[in-house]
Amino acid sequence: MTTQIPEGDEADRPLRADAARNRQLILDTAAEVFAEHGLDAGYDEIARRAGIGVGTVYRRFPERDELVQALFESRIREIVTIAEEATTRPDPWDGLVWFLERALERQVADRGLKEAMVRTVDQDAHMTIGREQLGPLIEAMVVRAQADGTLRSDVEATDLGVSLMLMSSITTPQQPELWRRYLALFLDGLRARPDQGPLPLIAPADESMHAMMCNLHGTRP
Amino acid sequence: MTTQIPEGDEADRPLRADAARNRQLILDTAAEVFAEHGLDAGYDEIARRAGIGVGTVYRRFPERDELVQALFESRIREIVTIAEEATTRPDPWDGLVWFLERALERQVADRGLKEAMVRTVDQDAHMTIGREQLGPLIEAMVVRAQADGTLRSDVEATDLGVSLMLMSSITTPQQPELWRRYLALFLDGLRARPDQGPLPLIAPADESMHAMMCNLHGTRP
DNA sequence: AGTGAAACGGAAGAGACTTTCCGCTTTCGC
DNA sequence: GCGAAAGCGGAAAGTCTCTTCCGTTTCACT
Repeated sequence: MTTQIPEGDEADRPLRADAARNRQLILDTAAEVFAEHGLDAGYDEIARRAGIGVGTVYRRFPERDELVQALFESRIREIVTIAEEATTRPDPWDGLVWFLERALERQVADRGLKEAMVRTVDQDAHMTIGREQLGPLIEAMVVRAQADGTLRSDVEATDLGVSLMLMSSITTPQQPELWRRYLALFLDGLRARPDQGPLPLIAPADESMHAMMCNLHGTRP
Repeated sequence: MTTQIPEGDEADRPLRADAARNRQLILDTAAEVFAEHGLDAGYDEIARRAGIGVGTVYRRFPERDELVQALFESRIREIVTIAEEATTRPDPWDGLVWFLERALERQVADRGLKEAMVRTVDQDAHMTIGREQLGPLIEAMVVRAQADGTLRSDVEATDLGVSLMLMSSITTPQQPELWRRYLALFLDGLRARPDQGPLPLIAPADESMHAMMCNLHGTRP
């Protein structure tokens, strides 16, 4: 169907002042709640903290995905920007490490972002920015660092995706930055060395990644 | 699986024949269900598969912990035995790798075992075998491999615990053994090398480990 | 076989969440 | 200022699980 007629009715009509105010309030509160409890936090918790009724939240965001997208699209785009900058840094290895650290700092601080990043890998999510833009950029980092001879040659882009997911789980209230310790260890393993043998098995394909995310978190789809 | 009919605590009264038969049926079925769905699988799923009523399961194991303990004590003890053997292998580094591989093979195949191992770290769980026996054995492996000069000197026993937990999540239906790839990378990072600087941050203490397990899995306590 | 206690099954109850619905309130164009 | 329509709150209905309870069945002992 290729109708020229715009969706008119629904799309153009601006929100009433109170509705617009509440929409923003919901976004702000949801950001906070999702950061703490993840993307599956109950709407009632958001409503309670925002001091409004649950119905209001459901009316504005009938599909949870709309809320998630509204909140995290820009955050993920921010990570894409970091990745872009990483690929242009003078030293390829430093660029790669710099990217991982920046990305992890953000994911570790916000459980919602971490889960949104996972959905990025998800086949049919409409969080395509990540999948379509981040993938190639990481690939570029890998190629560059391998050409430079600092990254071991049998590492692939998905390996970095896996490590991001793993590291982002390593935080505790006592040691919020604990992930840095294991990132350091892991990076030492990624470094090209004269004596090292080939890695066992092939790097995971996208569908493997997806399955892995699912049992790493509780996310089912 | 051949578990006896110990009971005993309150009264020495032995179970009636049908009850004893069902107890064993529950254990066998629960082993299967837990392996698939983890320790939080519903009692009704166990009952359904065993072809008995839910009430029967609740009567025999009013506390889920009793069922978990009955099922996994011997499995964890098996891992302790592996650790013991690892500390006596001629080459310390090989011993350490051998232990990690054997332990992971078991944990990856059984989601219930993986979660039971996590509870091993848990402060007030009555799954003390792991905490009290496994810890010192891993410590011994670390000391031995460091004395040998193969394991980097700033690695600690808890670091291995963390790596076990991380790796045990890396499986997919497509590549069930994918963990081996990342274990290889991680091990390369653990190896002592002349050029390496010190690791950032200190290794996690037991309470940190516990907190980490909790948000790695969905387990709350 | 007969009897009482133990055990069984599964329906009903309890709880925690999620989602909808509807009477009342607020906004906005006139 | 007024009225129609959009929006609001939160109680109620719907879902999903986990757990208990009780009438019926099975077992062990005489």
